[in-house]
Amino acid sequence: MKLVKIFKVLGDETRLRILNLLNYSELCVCEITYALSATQSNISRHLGKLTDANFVISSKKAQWVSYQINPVILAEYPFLRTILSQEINNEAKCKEDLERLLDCQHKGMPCDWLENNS
Amino acid sequence: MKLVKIFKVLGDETRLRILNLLNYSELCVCEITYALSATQSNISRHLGKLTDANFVISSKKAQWVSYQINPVILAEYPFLRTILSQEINNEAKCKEDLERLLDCQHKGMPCDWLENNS
DNA sequence: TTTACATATGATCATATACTCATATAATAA
DNA sequence: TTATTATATGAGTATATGATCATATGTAAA
Repeated sequence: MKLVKIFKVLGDETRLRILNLLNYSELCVCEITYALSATQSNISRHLGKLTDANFVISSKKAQWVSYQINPVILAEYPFLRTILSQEINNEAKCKEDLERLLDCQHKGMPCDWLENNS
Repeated sequence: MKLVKIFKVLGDETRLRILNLLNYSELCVCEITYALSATQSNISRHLGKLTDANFVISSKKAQWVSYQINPVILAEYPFLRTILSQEINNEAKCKEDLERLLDCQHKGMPCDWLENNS
């Protein structure tokens, strides 16, 4: 069942946290890894699952891979918008992730190069 | 994270199918078991998980246990209404389950006694 | 009281899932 | 070309999850 697959993807804390960040802006793997204080390997695996499930799409830019939420799935399952824009904001961890993300974007990271050259 | 628990519960085919039936009406275990063509043990376990997660509430009536969707969780997570009333209807299996349920309610089951005596 | 039925649950097994380490691949920089 | 950085992935391990069988519990009917 299609719906079951959707919920299985959403039923993982790391993936929900990634989606929360991507709902804020398109990001490369290293930014997500930093914001979640996780290992690169772990984040990459979850991005793989999110990709398999069509939740995100990616594009390679120089040596970085940029991920964003797939607009197609939001169109197909409108309730996802509610979850990403409302429900998820009640989760303290997700707020903290966003703060860490802003923090690292403020301090500057190698991949910031993307912003000025894409 | 609270949201993760919600999605873990929803990320199982049997539980989604049960919720679909309960969204139609309050039901006892034997009706659900029949409509899903499952084992009594399996359905009981899933109802246990749905209860632990506050998705359903139950009340014992004679020798039967009647389950219904917990209105509290619908109030807390309004997007669940969308899922149960719209999204889930796209799943063929869920439609078939409802047909089997209507079928067994039409033919009559021991627990029909409930309808006339509650 | 005995029997039958409805439901729940302990124990077990098989499978799925998440995480980690080490390493492969690909792109850029020196 | 070599070194460095970003990302992906194979292999292994630990844990979680779902299904089943046998059985316990509780209620009603004979």
